[in-house]
Amino acid sequence: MPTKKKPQVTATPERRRELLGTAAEVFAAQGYNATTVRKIADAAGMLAGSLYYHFDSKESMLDEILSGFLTELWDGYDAVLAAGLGPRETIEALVTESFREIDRHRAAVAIYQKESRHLSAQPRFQYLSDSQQKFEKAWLGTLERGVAAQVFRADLDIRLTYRFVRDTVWVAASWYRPGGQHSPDEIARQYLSMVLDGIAVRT
Amino acid sequence: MPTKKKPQVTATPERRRELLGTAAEVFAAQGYNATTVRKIADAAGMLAGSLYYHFDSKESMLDEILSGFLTELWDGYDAVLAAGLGPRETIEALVTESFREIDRHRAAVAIYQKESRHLSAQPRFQYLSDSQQKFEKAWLGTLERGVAAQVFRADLDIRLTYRFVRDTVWVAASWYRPGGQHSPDEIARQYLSMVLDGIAVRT
DNA sequence: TAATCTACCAAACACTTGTTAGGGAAGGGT
DNA sequence: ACCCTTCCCTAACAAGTGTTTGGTAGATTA
Repeated sequence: MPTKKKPQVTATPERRRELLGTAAEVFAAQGYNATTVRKIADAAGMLAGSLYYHFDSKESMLDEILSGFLTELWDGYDAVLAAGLGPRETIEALVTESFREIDRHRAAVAIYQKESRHLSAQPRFQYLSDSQQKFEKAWLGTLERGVAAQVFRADLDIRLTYRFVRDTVWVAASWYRPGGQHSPDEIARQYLSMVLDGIAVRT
Repeated sequence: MPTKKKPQVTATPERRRELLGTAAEVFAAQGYNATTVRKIADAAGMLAGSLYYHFDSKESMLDEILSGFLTELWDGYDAVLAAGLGPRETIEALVTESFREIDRHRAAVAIYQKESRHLSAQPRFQYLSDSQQKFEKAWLGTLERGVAAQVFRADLDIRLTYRFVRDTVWVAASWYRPGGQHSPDEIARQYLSMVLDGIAVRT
């Protein structure tokens, strides 16, 4: 007989995902470090120790939330990048896809934004750095293609442009609430309109 | 003879500001909750308890950092708003002023962005909510004036535009490092160029 | 020289933290 | 009837938390 069972990997994943959902909400609302396992247990209607039947640490919950989100994100991104679109259409598709991910994983995105910087130093979360590097390569590469093809302005610092576009998209997770008056696609449309054409009236 | 002295208000403020500076750096790098008073003391080259000679709590350090930043920020903003500029010029001046504040208070800005949401619920930090409301009124009002004067596009959701402009400016604090190759004014110029005219080539 | 003040240290405090160990109720399978 | 699995509770643990108290070397003042 083995010394320990591992119900957290073999058991039915229904309850796990339910718990991960509430954990993600609390993490997003209070911040990871400010969130105690007792608060998560409260929100889930159980006691702190009971969480450890499903997960083996608080950190592994965070890990699972973030890696799950990134996996789904890259499913979408890779599909877009493999489609062989032009630079402008690629940017449009990436932005739209991003807002859809924010719609589906807004808690995870909020956590990612707040914590990823100092988490990526830890070896366990190195996939955050990897993802961010891949992310930068995809966006920066598309922008450079666009400048070369003369569909994007050449007079701007391209790295500044990259950060500009990236930030404008992802910070939306901090105020976005699913079920609002704007659908993700509508928000993407307006954001793209602003980023591409500006907010000033054309003269 | 009074029961207690309060050296933290009457003493020379030199050392206080020095300590607040290092505390702000640690807060910004690690997050407020993840930062222990012992880490701050380490960075300052002293022991944890010694901090309480200068400040009466960890929270009051945070308070002083944030309120100090907001005070200086509004000094700059009020001057701009009182200048009676047109909508576009007001936006330009506000953005430029913002990047200058980021340059001067990047640690405080980073802390503000990460923590202000859940801090503003606390009564002690209600001035964060007040400031944010004043902030929204100033920016939204200017944008509305611009739409009415036909210098800003009328086909965009104005609240979305507000969040767009606001976020694009302030998230810069998360990557900005003083002494980089771009001055605050140069970054402001490029940001304004993108926000106002877009990144697409005009056809 | 004596008194006071400044800025820190040393050591402890009460409390919260993540985590663990043992147990038990409910229910399905045989 | 029995066993086993699932899922949670009770109760505790050690480590780390913010904070307090009393003391003290060195400068400043009287």
